[in-house]
Amino acid sequence: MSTSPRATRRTVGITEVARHAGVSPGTVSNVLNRPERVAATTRRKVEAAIAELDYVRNSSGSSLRSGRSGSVGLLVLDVTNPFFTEVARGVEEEAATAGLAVVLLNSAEQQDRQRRNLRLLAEQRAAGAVVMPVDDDLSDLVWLARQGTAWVALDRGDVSEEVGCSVSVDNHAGGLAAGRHLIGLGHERITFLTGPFAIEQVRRRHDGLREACAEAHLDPDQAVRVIEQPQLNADHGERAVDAVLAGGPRRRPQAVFCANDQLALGLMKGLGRRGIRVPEDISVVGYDNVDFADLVHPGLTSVAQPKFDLGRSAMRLLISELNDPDHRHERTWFTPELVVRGSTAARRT
Amino acid sequence: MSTSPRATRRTVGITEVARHAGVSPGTVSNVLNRPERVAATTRRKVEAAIAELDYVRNSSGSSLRSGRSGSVGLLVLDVTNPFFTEVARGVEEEAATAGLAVVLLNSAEQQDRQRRNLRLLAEQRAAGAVVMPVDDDLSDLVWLARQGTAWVALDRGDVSEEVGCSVSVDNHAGGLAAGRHLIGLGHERITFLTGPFAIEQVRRRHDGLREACAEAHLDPDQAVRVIEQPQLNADHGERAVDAVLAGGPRRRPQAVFCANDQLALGLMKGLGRRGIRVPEDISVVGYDNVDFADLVHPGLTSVAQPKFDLGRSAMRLLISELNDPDHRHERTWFTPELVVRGSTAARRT
DNA sequence: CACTCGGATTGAAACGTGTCAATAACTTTC
DNA sequence: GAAAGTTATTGACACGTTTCAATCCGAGTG
Repeated sequence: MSTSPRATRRTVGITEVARHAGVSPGTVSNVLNRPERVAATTRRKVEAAIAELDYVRNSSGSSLRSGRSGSVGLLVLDVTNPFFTEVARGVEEEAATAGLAVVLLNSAEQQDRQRRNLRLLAEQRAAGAVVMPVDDDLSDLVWLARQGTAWVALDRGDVSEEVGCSVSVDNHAGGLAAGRHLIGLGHERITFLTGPFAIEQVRRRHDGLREACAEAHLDPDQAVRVIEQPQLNADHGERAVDAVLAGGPRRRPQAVFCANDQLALGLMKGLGRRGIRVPEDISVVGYDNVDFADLVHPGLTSVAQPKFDLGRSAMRLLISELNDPDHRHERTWFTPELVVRGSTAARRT
Repeated sequence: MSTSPRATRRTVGITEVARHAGVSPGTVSNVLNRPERVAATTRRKVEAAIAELDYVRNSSGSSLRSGRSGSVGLLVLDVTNPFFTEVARGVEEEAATAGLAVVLLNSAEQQDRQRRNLRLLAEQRAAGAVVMPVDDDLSDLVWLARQGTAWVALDRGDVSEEVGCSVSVDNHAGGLAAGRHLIGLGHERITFLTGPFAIEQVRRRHDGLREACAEAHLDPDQAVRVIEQPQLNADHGERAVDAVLAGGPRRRPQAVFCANDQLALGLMKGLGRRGIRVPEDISVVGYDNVDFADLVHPGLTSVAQPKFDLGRSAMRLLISELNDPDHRHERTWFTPELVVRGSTAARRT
């Protein structure tokens, strides 16, 4: 509603609103932050002035004064991975109920990018952060907490309550479930196709698989072969096909358990190219139960993680840490669930 | 390196650094922002003090004083859609070169969420924003510009240079390419499976398809049937299968052109359930060429958009607008490219 | 040697908000 | 109707930074 399109930049502040409404700046501030403390009639006057002047609050000013900003960071390992975006939705939804703005940051699985992003959060005096750490080194997070920014670690089980809150999924149980399923179908030569073992989640899933073998009186060293790829994406899944099939039809695995759906889907594509049928020739199991797992043909059997709830409860933990003055760090565990689809079948031979 | 773990919160500011280095606060500020203006020896002194005190800049203070913050917003329609996350990568990479921090916001295709997020950017005095608008109503963006936050519209062709910069892909050309491909394969009954026609991109793709018909001397009204779904996701693609197959084998379409890969993948799943084979019984074409298009079987023929470059050039435009004082709004066009895979084949009958 | 010039540094004044002790206005009580 | 109590409002200050005119210093010049 400005008169001239190129009017000089007027900078409407709390003081101008106050003048316009005939009250003091302090009252305007109260209307904005603790409306219950101000009488209804003056509140309406102030609100009218705000609307008329098209006042928009300057969050730099407020967070400078109060020492903390009203936004929280969400640092994910890979914005491209559907697993993380689903988690992000959970975080966002919960943050919205607390009136917190979420800034999404991407570490792309690189330590220096993680460090840069954490520093950014410190500079912005972010209220808190939900972080999926790239590796076991949590020293940067400890630093962040010392700067006054609280955090919750996501999907990393080995964070002790001494250091901070965490919410994670039981990766051992996931590996165990996948292993039991495959062994139950009669498979005795299983390949574990994975990313770097430096990733804790991957190690646990592997352990779970091996435990399933032991349960069934199979020697894990005999039954399980490991193929380690540098990254957990579809491209590396496809490239792994040679290694998976090495040894010819007699020694090739009857089933492949992939540490990740992307790997599994890539592998399935590679197998298709080779003319190997899934599940007739080889069963495939993925991990994460990404939406797309249901869209390929055959549907991908996968270990489902409660992605949305994961994000939501991480944010809840963070909010409680922000509000509760004598908060003790907590650890929340989720249990994964196997979703069986067409990519796994009973052993044929 | 603090002595006691629960030391009282010291708030190391620019002034304390100055005192420690034996210079004035102004000099410290210069070291941080225009290092070339300060002599090498004093600069080193200041840097030493910064390191020793573990000083971390308070961005609230600086953006309060300077009137603008050093971060830009990226407002996407759907964080869950791989298309947008790929765009986000391009934006991020380019922003990093300019030292800008990107905050990723999600409008979830809802107008009120878009509005809320734009308001947030105004409150934070963001330097700029890359925005994918939810609909044709750009008034909130005009408002944002009046608040001093520059923006670039992404993937919306009808933004005039009067209003702002934009970068988009020629959706008409995409529809045309898909149509030519299908008609070239001999298909004469084509269904256009789409989201709401309120979305401009969708209308253009439809126009392109019809033009392809006209080129081939087919009456578009005869050849093209439209099925409109409320959302562009896999779920609605799958649900559309009844409508697609309506009319029985004789009247059913020979090919389906989907406005979106998610729709296409959902549809393919639904067709599989019904025992309809792709491409033998029906050819399917998608749009966006999402990574997963290559992972399903058969591979999904799709119209590829230069996702990464789209994000990158939007950010470039924004940066030039921020730096160049007498900037004129620009419009950048990209041309999509058809990627042929296994989901399309010549007409059988 | 006096003078000028240019680069390096300083110091104080904002930027817009939240806080809090102090005051004002209003209500209740006896 | 005055005192005591309660609720609303005020006003000045501080948060940490950037900016800019003013000052300082040392080197070059006539």
